[in-house]
Amino acid sequence: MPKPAAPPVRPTALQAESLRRTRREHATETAEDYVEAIADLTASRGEARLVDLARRLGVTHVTVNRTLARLRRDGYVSTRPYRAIFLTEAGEKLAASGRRHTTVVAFLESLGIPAKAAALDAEGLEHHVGPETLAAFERHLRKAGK
Amino acid sequence: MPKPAAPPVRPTALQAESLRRTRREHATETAEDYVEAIADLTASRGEARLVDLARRLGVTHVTVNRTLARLRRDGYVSTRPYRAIFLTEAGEKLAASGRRHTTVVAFLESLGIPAKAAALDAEGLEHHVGPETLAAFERHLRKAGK
DNA sequence: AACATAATGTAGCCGACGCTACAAACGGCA
DNA sequence: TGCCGTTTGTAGCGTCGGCTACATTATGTT
Ligand SMILES: [Mn+2]
Ligand SMILES: [Mn+2]
Ligand SMILES: [Mn+2]
Ligand SMILES: [Mn+2]
Repeated sequence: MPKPAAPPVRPTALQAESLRRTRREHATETAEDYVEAIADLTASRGEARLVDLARRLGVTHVTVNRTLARLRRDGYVSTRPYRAIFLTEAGEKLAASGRRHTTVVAFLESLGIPAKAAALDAEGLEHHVGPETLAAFERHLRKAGK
Repeated sequence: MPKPAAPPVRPTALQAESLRRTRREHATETAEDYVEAIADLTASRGEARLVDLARRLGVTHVTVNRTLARLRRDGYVSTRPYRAIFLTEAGEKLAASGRRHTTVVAFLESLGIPAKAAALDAEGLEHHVGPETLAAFERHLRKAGK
């Protein structure tokens, strides 16, 4: 007998759009994690040094250096040789999106997920949470008593 | 006065581990999306052709071809020149992880997120949902009536 | 001041995953 | 059978983001 010719599970165009968006998000993901770490280090230690970043990000100091060059090129950080790293205006602004990170962690924990699993998952999830989803998470958190 | 020396917001080692895991997940992400698309196309159209994949994935046919070479190398698909693409055992198994995709979409929609936003976000989120989180999503879905 | 260690920089390598431009094979139809 | 549009293949390019190995600069201790 001939093929049943069922409709595709997901509309082609929408899936293509979704995947394109995901790839775009991955492109800015590194920048977000870096500025977040720099902001955190600056707040806690007074300055963000290369080695601290490497430790936090789980990469070598070489990778950090090359990535910082890209971040400098894109206007997120200002660096001088052998000095601490500072965020620019744009960098500060991008770092503020780290509030998303906090929200995601809190939301996962509110679902009964253990803290460690929540922390692990949040690091990847945060970059794919759109505005509607973020709003829904916050709504759920308010409803679930703080 | 000297620095307050507040503790870092997140423990260094845990953040490094989280980021490492996220990078690992990104490495398998492409493979997952491809085998999922191949399985879907095979089910709906009877066969998965290169051009269909390119359309679905939002990339050129060249990118698909190069990626398929990698998937073949890694044992997920079997291809012959100018023929349709088939999943291997391993490919089928990996495609089954597409159940995660469905769950994520359903979970997001159960939070009141509009279908389109849910579909867009899910494509990226799915790859960072660990077992505990997936279980929590399913739990929430059961609780929220089907 | 000298030295040793830590921090930072640089050269050069790799793989993944995008792309354009062009070439070859396939398939349907005049 | 021959032709033409579609599909598939390939050559060559670029960016990102990892790495090792080695060079240089800061820094702290004797
Ligand atoms: Mn992250
Ligand atoms: Mn991701
Ligand atoms: Mn998917
Ligand atoms: Mn996906």
